[in-house]
Amino acid sequence: MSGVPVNDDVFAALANPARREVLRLLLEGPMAAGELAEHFDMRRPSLSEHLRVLREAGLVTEQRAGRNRLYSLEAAPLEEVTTWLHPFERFWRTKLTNLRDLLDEEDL
Amino acid sequence: MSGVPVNDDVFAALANPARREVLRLLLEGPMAAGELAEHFDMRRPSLSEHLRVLREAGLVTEQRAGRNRLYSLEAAPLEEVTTWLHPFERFWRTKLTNLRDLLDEEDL
DNA sequence: TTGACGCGTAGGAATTCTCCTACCTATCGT
DNA sequence: ACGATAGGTAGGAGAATTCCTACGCGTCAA
Repeated sequence: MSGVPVNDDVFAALANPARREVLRLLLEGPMAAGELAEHFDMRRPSLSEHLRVLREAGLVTEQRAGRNRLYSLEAAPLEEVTTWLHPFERFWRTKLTNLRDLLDEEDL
Repeated sequence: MSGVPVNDDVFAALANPARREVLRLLLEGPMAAGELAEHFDMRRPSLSEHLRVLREAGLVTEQRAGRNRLYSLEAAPLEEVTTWLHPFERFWRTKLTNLRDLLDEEDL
């Protein structure tokens, strides 16, 4: 139905602010589940569930290190979000109504 | 908590595939609610609800034309999604490990 | 004015989400 | 081996999501 293949799980994962914040925290580098949890006002099992959602969306990977579990960012699935977003870009830049936008459109 | 202000409603609106498809359809131009509905395998009240969600997220506007209601794309709120996505971009391009990515990073 | 049409709202059922409190497993230090 | 620590799973409550049917309101055409 849509032109670009999209993974529903990725968009669904981003719908929750806590999960978005996890991804932002992982921008700084891998982090243990417990350290991640310190940044949130929720119990650890709840965060653990969010981490599962992120894992199933392919947005993080888990790596066991002793009794810790290090989570790492896997940003690749986010690329399809920007791919999906791309056709809309010229619309929010329409306000500028510059020639470059029109040219970009033609190039597609 | 996060550096960039984000509108939860926009991410939540994009979580549903039907709503994403509505936005894609509106890329072609304004469309009446009924015509939009023809593209979906659901009853009109259900789509009407999706349109309400999109309206409240600021992603579409409604304009009455006789007994029709024309919906138009308002892409501007999507810009903050790409803004949010931007810090992740270099991570999915890391696989290329090219110099440009590193330079881009330094420039931020 | 009357009937058909376009489309939203009301209300409800089924499902999913998001949080919680237990609880279990595995690992580390002593 | 034993207690403490890290962190997942189980199960459940409450809220939100997503669909439905029924209905109401405004508009158009005759």
